[in-house]
Amino acid sequence: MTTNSTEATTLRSRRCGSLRAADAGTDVRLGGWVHGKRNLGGLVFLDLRDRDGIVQVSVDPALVGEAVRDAAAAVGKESVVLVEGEVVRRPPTGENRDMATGEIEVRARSVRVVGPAVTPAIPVGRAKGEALPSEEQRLRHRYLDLRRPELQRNIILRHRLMQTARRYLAGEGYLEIETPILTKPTPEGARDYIVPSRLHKGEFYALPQSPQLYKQLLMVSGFDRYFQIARCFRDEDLRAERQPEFTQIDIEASFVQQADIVRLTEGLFVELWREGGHAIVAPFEHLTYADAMERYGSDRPDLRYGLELFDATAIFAATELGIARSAIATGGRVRGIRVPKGASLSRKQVDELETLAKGAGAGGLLRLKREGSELSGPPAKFLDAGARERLALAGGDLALFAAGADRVTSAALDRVRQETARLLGIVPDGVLRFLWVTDFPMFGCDPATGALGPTHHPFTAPHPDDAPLLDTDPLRARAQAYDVVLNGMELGCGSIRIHDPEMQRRVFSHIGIDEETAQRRFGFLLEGLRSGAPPHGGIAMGVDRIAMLLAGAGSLRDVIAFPKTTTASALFEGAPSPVPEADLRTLHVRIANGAGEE
RNA sequence: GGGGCUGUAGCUCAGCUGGUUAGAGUGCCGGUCUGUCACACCGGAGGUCGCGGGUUCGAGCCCCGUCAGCCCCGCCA
Repeated sequence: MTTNSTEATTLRSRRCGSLRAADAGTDVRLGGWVHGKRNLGGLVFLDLRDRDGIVQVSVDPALVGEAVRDAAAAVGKESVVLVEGEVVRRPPTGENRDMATGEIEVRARSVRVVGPAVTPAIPVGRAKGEALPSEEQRLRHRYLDLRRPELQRNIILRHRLMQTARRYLAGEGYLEIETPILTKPTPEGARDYIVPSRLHKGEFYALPQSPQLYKQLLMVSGFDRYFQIARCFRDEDLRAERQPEFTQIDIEASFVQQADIVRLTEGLFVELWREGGHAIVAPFEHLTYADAMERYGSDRPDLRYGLELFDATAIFAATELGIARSAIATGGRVRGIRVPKGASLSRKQVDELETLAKGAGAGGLLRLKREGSELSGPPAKFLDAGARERLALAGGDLALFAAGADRVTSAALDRVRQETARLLGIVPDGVLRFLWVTDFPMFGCDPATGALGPTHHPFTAPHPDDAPLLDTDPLRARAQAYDVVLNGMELGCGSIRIHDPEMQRRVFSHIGIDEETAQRRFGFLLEGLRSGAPPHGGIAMGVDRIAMLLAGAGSLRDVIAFPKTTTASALFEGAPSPVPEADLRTLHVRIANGAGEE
């Protein structure tokens, strides 16, 4: 009997999927799920599946007797069976090169059905080319969907990534410390998930949106280097890349500057991507926020292709083009992208690009096309020879322009740039362009109210050079905040934190948090900062997104064992669900019925 | 909060301009078959056309509402 210490139990000696030609001649006991079955009348073949893979079991009545053969022939798909038998080489004509175990099979001596299964609601084993069941079915019958080899691979990869992160961070001297799940509600930022308190009538806990305050306090407490694979919760609407509960690798360290966190993160990414089968090289590229916005219109640009934005204000400034003139007169600019070979895009495609630009707030999208030496398009007649020269369009090129405030042109041209690259098919496969975006502004301005808000979060330290700007020109002040971006997707964000309580008060006051409010919401942090706080900073990285990228999955749901739907429901278990009236009373909670009671 | 797409057999889908008894593949059940691996072959069962209302002589198909899933905008410090 061959055994393997990480596979063997008292009931089985090996996993199905781990058997190879070298095991031929040995006796094994297997336990697995019936993935498929072929009944040839005399001989019966079972495909037996476990987390390692699938192996063929042959059930020959000459060896096991008619009764066992009949039982094997009658077993339903997805039933759990125990098989005892000998690993044998298949006859040469019977080998299956598509299977990792295809050189061998297990010749059964006994077959015992220990977990009979009703007919599965959705197929687990699919024929080549057979469509996946709908997302809804898959989520409703998640226990079956998770049996699919693809999802097993994803979930196992996720495990390996988390182990890699733990190993790397522990090796760097980081301590894994848990922080509370029942926390204080924070009116800042995203909506909290709220948990009513039984012992404190009318009071509530919140589930954490991040362990931010706790990890800062751990630095105050002297733990020096902290990490946690932390579950976080946000009661916001969902997207394909956003779940209401998600997992972050959360890191904080003392006596660090940005360069320390950058180095640590790059080291971690090298290890994670190696675990995922990719060799990547550190250090990563850097762009300041200002450069990223200027060149790509985005704070998380995809660098796998060009199509950079350029400032065309000077080209259009002297023209009679009304759109350009009015934008410039109101302090805006004309910005554009040159699209090499873009003249091949159809009018309809460019119209769709314009729709995207309008959706981002632009009034429209000006187009110029050069074919041969001929320049065509609505603005062409306004451009003199000098302007044409500066456009620097080659034959077959297209240029697209948006006019207005930078906020609008950036958003519009960012979308146009991404969609153009997709339409032209110039986004290369298999290229990993990691990027640090640094020097985010301290504050953003709510266009509706004009109020200042933190770009990152209110605990982010200002750039040392820009501290004086806080009081004179806060919108120009840069923060020591940084994002790590891959191919246009934000994978992590972090900052150096404020450790000076006086500075923290100043920043609070700029974003409209007065002394009393600050004390009420963040009093415990402020006290901590007054009690001897080291300079500190950190970062948080999205485990789900990283796992999705490395698994090549199309959705976060494919790397989360039990994900929620776009309305934050768990279809399998039926959450959320009502609570008995008596329980609500205990929690001092009453459901408002109808508008009158709201 | 808003927009788009989808919902027909266990599963994946087709269903024409509103017109007879709603079809296919697969799965399931029964039968034949000793080297298959999408086994093959023969036979069979299986439908609240998401739900509610309306228009019509007649609705899977048209209209209104509603629920669910997916995608997007807003939102996500």
